[in-house]
Amino acid sequence: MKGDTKTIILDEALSLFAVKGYDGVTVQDIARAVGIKAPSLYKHYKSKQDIFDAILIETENRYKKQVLSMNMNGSEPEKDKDLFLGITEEDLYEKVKGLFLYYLHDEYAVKIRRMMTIGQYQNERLSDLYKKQYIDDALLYQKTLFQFFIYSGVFESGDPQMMAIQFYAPIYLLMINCDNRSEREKESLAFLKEHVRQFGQLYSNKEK
Amino acid sequence: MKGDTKTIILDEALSLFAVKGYDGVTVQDIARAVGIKAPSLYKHYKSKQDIFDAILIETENRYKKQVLSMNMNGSEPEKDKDLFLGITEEDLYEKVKGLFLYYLHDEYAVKIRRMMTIGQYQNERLSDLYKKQYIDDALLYQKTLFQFFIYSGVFESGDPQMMAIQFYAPIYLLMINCDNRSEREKESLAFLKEHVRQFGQLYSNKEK
DNA sequence: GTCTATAGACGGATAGAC
DNA sequence: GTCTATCCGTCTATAGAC
Repeated sequence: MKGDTKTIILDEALSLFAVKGYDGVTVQDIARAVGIKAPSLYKHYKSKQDIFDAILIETENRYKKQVLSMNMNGSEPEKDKDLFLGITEEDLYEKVKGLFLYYLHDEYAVKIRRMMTIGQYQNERLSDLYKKQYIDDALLYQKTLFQFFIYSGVFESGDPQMMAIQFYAPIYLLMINCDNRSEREKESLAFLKEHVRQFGQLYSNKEK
Repeated sequence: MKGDTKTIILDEALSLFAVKGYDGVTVQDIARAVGIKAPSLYKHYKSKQDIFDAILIETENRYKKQVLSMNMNGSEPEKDKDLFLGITEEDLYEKVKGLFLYYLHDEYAVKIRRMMTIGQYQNERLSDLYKKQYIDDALLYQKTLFQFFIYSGVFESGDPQMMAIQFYAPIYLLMINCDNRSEREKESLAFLKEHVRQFGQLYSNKEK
């Protein structure tokens, strides 16, 4: 049921906002992308701002669902612990690579990230959402995993928060590096692989 | 000679573009910030676009100068090698902290970074400049330093490109973390310090 | 629920007085 | 080099026919 005009408007508006920002997009631009005339938009949303707000609400709902499905609610990622416990270095890289490519290529994820990026200094909600998603929650998730790895003896002891920063930051930087520059992707994936390898070697418990 | 209207216009325009983006700022906004009426702007610049272009040219010139002054022209940072050669961990942290706080607090640097950030998907020049400054050149500089550290025996051998990524990425992430959220600064500086310490310990040559 | 027509505000930019 | 007055295009949004 995603083919209705009301949803198409949100999709096309997001595509435009993600490149040109709220002020750079006119309701006529949105209407043209949808294939209708501008006044027709107002049968679905009461204003341009209303379209923007609907995108934000949709984004927040999607993210909440994603967080719930990952059991990433600040407590423990019970499910994912099992996924990671007996993992090899190669498997870990494949997981990280999957997430990396998801954030670089998933249409919706890319557009939302770009819209948050370019609107963050105007709109506090965008700023908060970006930092929650790409910094706070990302670090919290990995910190919790590393805590568990240390507790379970897979990793040597260490500060799980520092480990999260040092593991995640290069992934984030390489993602920014490839954003809008897909020719960097191959090289970045090689760095990513080497990074995961080195991290595993550095912290894996050798006395096991 | 920075008090003339022509320069003030650029300063005020930059302040506005850095928050609201090109399309979010009107020539009246700029004029109001300068303290004149909008039509008077046109005695100094022939269009709004012309103001924006002048900011970009100024930015590019400043950056070129900075690169030259750092001898960061892709060859070797001859000057900085001496600065870093006999350095202690504490000194290295102070240097990194200085740069970190510069990029977070220097008025011009912050505004330019934000303008590049929010304009990057509309304007290829902004995108290129951002990635050159905050990714490519930053990594190149550190890679070159680490190469020299390895060559001179201060560091154990390793891949200097990987070392640059792993050293710089957490600094970059922590900076993004503190951007527009100064309450995170104290904590981030503590992470930064620990990061520099761990990095030094990991790579410093123990057989010296 | 789409359209045309249009209102009403505001945008960038120019003319011309001082 | 600043101002006021103003042009003209575009913008968001509404009215009303179909």
